[in-house]
Amino acid sequence: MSPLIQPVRGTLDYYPEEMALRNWLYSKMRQVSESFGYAEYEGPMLERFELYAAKSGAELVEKQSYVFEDRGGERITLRPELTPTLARMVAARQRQLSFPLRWWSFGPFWRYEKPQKGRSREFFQWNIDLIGDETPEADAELAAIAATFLESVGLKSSETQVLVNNRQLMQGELEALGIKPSARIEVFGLIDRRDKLSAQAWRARGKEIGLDGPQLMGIESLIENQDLWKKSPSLQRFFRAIDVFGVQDYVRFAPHVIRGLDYYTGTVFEAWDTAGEFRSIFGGGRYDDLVSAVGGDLVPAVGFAAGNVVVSLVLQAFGHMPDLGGAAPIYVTVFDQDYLLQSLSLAADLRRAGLKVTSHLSADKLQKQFKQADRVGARLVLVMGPDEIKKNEVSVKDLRSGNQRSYPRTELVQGLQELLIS
RNA sequence: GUGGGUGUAGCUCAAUUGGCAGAGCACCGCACUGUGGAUGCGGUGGUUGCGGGUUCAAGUCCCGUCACCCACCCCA
Repeated sequence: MSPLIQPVRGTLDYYPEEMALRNWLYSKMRQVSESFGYAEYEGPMLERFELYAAKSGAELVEKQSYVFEDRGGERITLRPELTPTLARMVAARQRQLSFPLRWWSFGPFWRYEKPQKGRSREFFQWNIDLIGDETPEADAELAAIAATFLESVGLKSSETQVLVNNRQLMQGELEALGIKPSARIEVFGLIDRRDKLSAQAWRARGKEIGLDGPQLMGIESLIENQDLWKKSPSLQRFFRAIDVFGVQDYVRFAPHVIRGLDYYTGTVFEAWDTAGEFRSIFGGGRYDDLVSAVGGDLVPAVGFAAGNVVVSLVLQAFGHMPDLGGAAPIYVTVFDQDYLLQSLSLAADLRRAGLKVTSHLSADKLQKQFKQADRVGARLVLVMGPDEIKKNEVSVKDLRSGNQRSYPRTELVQGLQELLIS
């Protein structure tokens, strides 16, 4: 045997169990997206390097992207995020699209990072955006979608929360502290790091980027001020809308949330588990300049992205993993070699009637066949032996209850359907 | 990219100061020739991640390498 070839570092294999979970999440994302009137789209997974140079964070472009030269000499990037692609697609058809656009997508992304729990180099992300509406109610709709998704996968508001802030509010407050707008990116970075550094290390970092003592104190009191949102007319409207959307339990103001990406211009939000044990589940916000940055007219936009890996970890941690029976519920045994073709034919008939059926393919001992049926998660096992053939019947055993009875062939499909819904 | 931890059967893990590589679960078979889960008995399964070094002797010590995990960085 030759040695196993290693998978590419940071990639994940989706065995059927994991694939079932990924598809389940995809179906929940679809359900929630569509319930708010969003349409699915997809972009290419390869983009020109320059697309990201326009607006993504420097770290993301320079250090975390897979970049290579194709055979024609173009610099190509494996997409590390979707938003620039979305901005490009919108800019390219700006005159023929009718705004606002409500679009969503789920697909693979790549970032060349050091893999850790909840962070792989190849990952899947749900992206959902509302383009062409600048109102706080649009921001609230996206936060409500995030909250509705958390609820729909079984996460409670005591377990996960959508934390919201507004960069314009924060920038105004920083200016009031005498902090220059040019220091904004670095100061936002400092705020973003409040929970990660010790108080001393945090202040030292603040001094490094040129803040004085009173300014640091001012920032500290800002990010502890849970009522700060009341100073922002935009956030006032936002939270009024959140209330009427009925998701107020899931959404709250959090002045320390600021986000790392540079292109956010207004409202920003993240979803976290309340204990703060995991990474953020989603992140997003308003990005009013992005479409113009890739060559379109100025269009306001708001959206967020959620990775599949962290959501899965959080679901597992809170015991909300769905029960995803992957296999067919019906298993047709082969009594002996003489009945093989009749058994296969029986299974084919049942499939034509719309049932999901696994055929055993050889005349193993019935004991073994039942055992396999049980192991693959089948509910009903069908046996067609000499006794049944004589009476033109099929025996059906329900593995859950252990009950068994025979059905005439003509009544079998209906009998199975009834058993399956019981 | 920086710092640290771990790597033994398919899975979870043992193995004393360096001294014969083991257990549970899983799998296969039998008890059980028309019926799964339970029980009993038996069995398969390993180049101890990979490569080198020290030693009479290495799972154990040393060096390198790969992978995973943790903390930074950054973020989904």
